Amino acid sequence: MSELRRLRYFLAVAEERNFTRAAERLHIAQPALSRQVRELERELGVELLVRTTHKVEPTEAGRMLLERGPALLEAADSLWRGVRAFADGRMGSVSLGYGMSAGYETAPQLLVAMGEEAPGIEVSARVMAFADIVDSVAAGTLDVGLVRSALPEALPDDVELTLLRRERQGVVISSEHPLAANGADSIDPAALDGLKLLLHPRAHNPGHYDEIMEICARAGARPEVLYRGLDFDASYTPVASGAAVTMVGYSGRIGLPSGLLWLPVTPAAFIEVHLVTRSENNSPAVKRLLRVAEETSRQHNWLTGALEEPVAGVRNRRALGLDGADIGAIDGAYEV
Amino acid sequence: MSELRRLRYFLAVAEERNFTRAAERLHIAQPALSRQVRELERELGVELLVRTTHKVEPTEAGRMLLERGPALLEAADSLWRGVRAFADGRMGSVSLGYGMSAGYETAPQLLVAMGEEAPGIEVSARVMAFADIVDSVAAGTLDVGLVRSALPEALPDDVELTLLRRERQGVVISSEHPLAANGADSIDPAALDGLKLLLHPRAHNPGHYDEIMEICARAGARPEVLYRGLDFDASYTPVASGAAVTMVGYSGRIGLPSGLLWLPVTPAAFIEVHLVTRSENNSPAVKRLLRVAEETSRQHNWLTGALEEPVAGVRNRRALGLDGADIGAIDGAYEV
DNA sequence: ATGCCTTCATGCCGTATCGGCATGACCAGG
DNA sequence: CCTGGTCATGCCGATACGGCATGAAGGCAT
Repeated sequence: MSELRRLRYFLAVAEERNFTRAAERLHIAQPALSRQVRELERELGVELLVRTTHKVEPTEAGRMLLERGPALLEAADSLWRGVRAFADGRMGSVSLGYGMSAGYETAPQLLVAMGEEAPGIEVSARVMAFADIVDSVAAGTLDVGLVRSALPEALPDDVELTLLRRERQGVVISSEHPLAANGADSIDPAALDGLKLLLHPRAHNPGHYDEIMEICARAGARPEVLYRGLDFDASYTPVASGAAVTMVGYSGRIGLPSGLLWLPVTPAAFIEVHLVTRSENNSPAVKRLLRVAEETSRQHNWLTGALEEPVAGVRNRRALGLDGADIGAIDGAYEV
Repeated sequence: MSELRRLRYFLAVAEERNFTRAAERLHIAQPALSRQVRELERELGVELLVRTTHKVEPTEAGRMLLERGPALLEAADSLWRGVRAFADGRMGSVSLGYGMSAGYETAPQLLVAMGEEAPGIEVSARVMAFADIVDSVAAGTLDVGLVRSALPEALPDDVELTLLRRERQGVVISSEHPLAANGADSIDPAALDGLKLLLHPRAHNPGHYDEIMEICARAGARPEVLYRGLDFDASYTPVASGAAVTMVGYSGRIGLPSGLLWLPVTPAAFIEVHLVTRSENNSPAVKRLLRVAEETSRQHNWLTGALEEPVAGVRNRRALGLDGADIGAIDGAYEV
C-alpha cells in the first residue's frame, strides 16, 4: 500500500488514455509507469485499465478511481499546505496574557495588528495578574505575556523579555485638584510629596512599584502610598474624590472616569512594557506575533515618544519636533 | 512526497506520544520509525514533534496534522474500498435493453431482483428493437440485452447468449372468439390453420418469426400472417375485434386489454429468452447481473415451467405435479 | 497482403529507500 | 550515582523503483 504516487501515476494514464504520453507528463520512462500501474492493480486486486496495443480504456473501477482520485490528491496536498502554514506561522493560535494597564491601548492595538497581519492566527487574550503571567509563561500554559517593569534578573531563566514600549508616565488626578485646577498640563513629581499615591501592593509587581517610587524619589518626593485592588475602575474613587492621585502610563489616559485628568510628569519619566515569552519551544505563531509586535511598536513610536498622536478630547497640545535624544520633552494633558 | 505511510507513522507516534510504543503498534523497529518520521519532517520542511529523551510532544503543526491526518487516511481507505466495490460488482452500472415482450414480466422481475441483490448497481433499462439490442451489445453501447428466439449462428461472434427462460407459448384471443368462447383453456395450434395471425414483420426478428411459424407448421396449420407494428397495446385491436389472433409467451398474459385471453398452446411449445452480452470486457457489474439473472430464473422456474404461479384472474387452473420430463404438460387459461 | 509505426509489456541492472540489529547519547527517578 | 527507559545513529541486507534495451501486438498505409 505505498499509495499516492501510484494513484497519481494511474490518474495520469487514465486521463491521457495513453501510457507513453502519461509517462512524459510524469517525467518517468514508459516501462516504469507501465509497471507501477500494474503494481497498483495487483495491490488493489482490481483491474483498472483495459489495455490493447493501441488503446487504453479504464474499467468501471478505473473510472471510479479516475473520478474520485483527484479529490484525494487534493486533500493530501491541502493537508501538506496546511501543515506548512502552521509551521511558518501563517496559521496557529497564541495565548496572550496582560494586566489591566495594557488592556486599554497596548494589547488592543497589538490584537488589531495581529488580525491584519496574521489573520490565520487565533489570539486568545486574557487579563491576568503580573505574577500569574510570568508563572504561566514559564510553566508553558501561556504563550505570551505583556508586563510592565519586568526585571530580567527577577524572572525565571527560561523566559525571555522583548521590549515593546517605553511609556511616558503621568499622574491621574481630579480636575478639581489644586495641582490640576489652574490649567497645568504637566506635573512635577516633586509636587507629589506628602500626597496620597494610589498603587497596587508592592507584592503584586515589585519592580513596577519600585519604579514608580523611584520616579518620586528622584524628585525628592515621598508620597504616602495607598494600596488599591486590581479592579481598575472601582479603585479610581479615591482619585475622583481628590483624596489621592495615582501614576499610570500614557495609555492609562484612555478610559478614565470623567473628571479625571492624565497629566504627564515633568521631567519625563518612562516605564518599559515587555513581552514575556519562553526562551525556547515557541511556536511559529508566537514568533510571528513577536514580529508583528515589533512592527506595531515601530508604527506607533512606542519606543520613542507616545505623545505624538493624542486621542480626541485633548485639552492642551504642543506640537513638537522630536528626535531620539529628546524623549520626554513632550508635554500635554489629556482628558476624556 | 512519498506519502501516506509516513503520515500513518507520524500519527502513530503523535497519538502514542512515544516512538517505542508506536513502533510496536506499527510492527516495525523503533529506529526505522524514528527515521521515517524525521524524513517526513524533512520532506515537509516542518518540525512536527518536539523530542526530549523522555517525552514526545507535537508542535502546533504536528497537532494540526494529528487532527486532520486521520481524515485523509480514511478518505484514502474509502477510495480503495470503493474501487474494490466496483471491481467485485457490488457497485457499478449496467445498461439493459429489451423488447416490449419482456417488459411485462421478465425484465421487471430481473430489475426487482437486482434492486434486492445488488442495490449498488444502477441498471438503466430501455425498451429497444431486437436488432438494435444485438447491434448495441456488439458495438459496446449496451451492456446486456434481453431477447427472444436468438439464434447463436445469426449473431456477431463477440456476443454471448445466456439462456434465461423457456417460455410456454400461448394464443391471445378474444373471449368471444369461437376457439375460446366455449370455455376452452388451451388451444391446439392446428386450430390456427387459416386464421389471421398477428406477428411482427419477419425482418424484425427472423428467428422468432420462424419459431412461431414452426409451431404452427408442426401442427399442420398455415395461418395467414398479419403484420403489426411495435406498439404493443394499439396493435391488439385486430385481436380484440376477433379478426385475428396472435401468439405470445406466458408472460404476455399480463397487461392484455380486457376481453382478451391468453390460452396456452397444446401440445406445449416453448420459446427461449436469452440474455445477450459481449463475450469479453464485461464489467463486474454485468457479471453480477448475469449471476442475479440466473438466480432469478431459478427462483421463478423460468427454465422448467412457467405456469406454476398464475397471476390473479385465473379462469381455470389445474394443479399438477411437475417433473423435468413433463414440461409442457401444464395447461391453463388466464384472463386479466 | 505486407511492412512499418505506434504502443504497451518484459528483462535486466544500478540506485535509493526501507527496515532490522546493534549501539550510543541522554535524562528521570530511585 | 546508577539503572532503566527513550530516542538517535551507524551499518547492512532486502526490496522497491526507475532507466535502458528489447519484444509483442495491432492499426494503417502502400
